Amino acid sequence: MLEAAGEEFAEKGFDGATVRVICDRAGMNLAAVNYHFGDKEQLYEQAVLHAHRCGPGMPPAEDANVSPAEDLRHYVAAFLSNVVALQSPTWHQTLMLREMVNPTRASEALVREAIRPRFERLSGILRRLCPGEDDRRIQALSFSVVGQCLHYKLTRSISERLVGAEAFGRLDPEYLTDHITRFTLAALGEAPPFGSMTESHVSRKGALK
Amino acid sequence: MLEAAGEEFAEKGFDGATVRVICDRAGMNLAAVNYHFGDKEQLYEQAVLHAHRCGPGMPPAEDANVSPAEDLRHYVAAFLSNVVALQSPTWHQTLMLREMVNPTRASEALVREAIRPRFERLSGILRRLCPGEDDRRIQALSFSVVGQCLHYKLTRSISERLVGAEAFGRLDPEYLTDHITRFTLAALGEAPPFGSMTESHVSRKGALK
DNA sequence: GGTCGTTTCAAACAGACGTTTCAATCGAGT
DNA sequence: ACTCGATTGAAACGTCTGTTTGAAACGACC
Repeated sequence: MLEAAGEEFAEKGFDGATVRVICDRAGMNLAAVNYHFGDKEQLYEQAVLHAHRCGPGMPPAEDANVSPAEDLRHYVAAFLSNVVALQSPTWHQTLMLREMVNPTRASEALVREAIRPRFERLSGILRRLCPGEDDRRIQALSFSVVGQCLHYKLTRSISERLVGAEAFGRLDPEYLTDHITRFTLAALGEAPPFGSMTESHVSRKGALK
Repeated sequence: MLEAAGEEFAEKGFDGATVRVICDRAGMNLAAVNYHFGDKEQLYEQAVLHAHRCGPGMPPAEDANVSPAEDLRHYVAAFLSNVVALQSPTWHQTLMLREMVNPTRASEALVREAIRPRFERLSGILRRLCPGEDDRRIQALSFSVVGQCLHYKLTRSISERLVGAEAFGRLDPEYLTDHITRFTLAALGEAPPFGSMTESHVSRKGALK
């Protein structure tokens, strides 16, 4: 039942999905949804929570002896494949992404149990990479990483039209993992920057402004 | 008429908005929409195009003698205030953002006339900053910049809940402009990286992997 | 002033939707 | 075997939607 509802809500959204089609998919009667869940909105909430429970969990933490840089690379790779899932997203991932852009009452539990743990692990990695920075900076850095990853999913249709389907297809998960990781590490001074063959380039140019 | 439709579509979305309240807002009769535009979908398309025409245009190109780094800073500042518009978005900006996430037939014109020009200006700036990189890298770099900016808008509700309203409010446009510009320039080797007080830090650490 | 194409108006239509109703069915407890 | 609460079933209800209708009002032109 929740499976059928989740798939339908993920495909069509809350407004687009109808309780009739959901019940047909589940082989249930129309009245079952109101009997078991009350109304359509509560069914949606339960479907979102079900998507979180049955969806891909967070990969276990790395050993403490791997470098923060490697840690970040693994985080980005896992985020791109488990949350963004550009290639073949499951309905769990699609539905949770929908809830991120258009939050409902289910978003509170989703933030608490799925989003915040991921976010704090990322913040922890960045804190290890930038020991001196304050909380505001760590938050902004975390959003910079997550924003880069989510962008390919949230604006996929437009981005694909923007650069062409072939060029967009060449931005495959492996390349993006490399790119986002290196982009971030370079911004943090842990990898050689783009656009320069030598690191002396860094000190030759002045700081911004 | 298009004004009323645009405001309503921006607030409620295509499905949420009804032709009745649009006509009420515009002081028009219900049949006017079908007489002038054919149906609701074509009205929406015209409203999106109207939003693009009357919305904030792209600021003029910088002089050729300002540095690419300054150019990037102006681009990010303009993008955050004209496209993202975290503080007080007009319905034009909201409607075009909706069209980015949920594209309709109007998206083709929107990409051609509004999005691609902005994107190519950004690509041009990044190309000047990274003379050696190929097209794929420039595209990924452009998406990294745009993704950082749009993230605060597209996942605003969730991000606000994630870090708390006060902390989210501290990420004001000035701070974000600074952060995203510096983050990007540091990744490109044009600004000192985060997490290190001295530039020698860069060469002390090894490259990734 | 009359005429004709254009625009406005109130009303209604047809369909889809979430929800409700109430009788039928089931299943465990005694 | 009976009973009673829980569940399922088909049908209908009420509402809201986009769309259509046909008459009325308007405005320029001869």
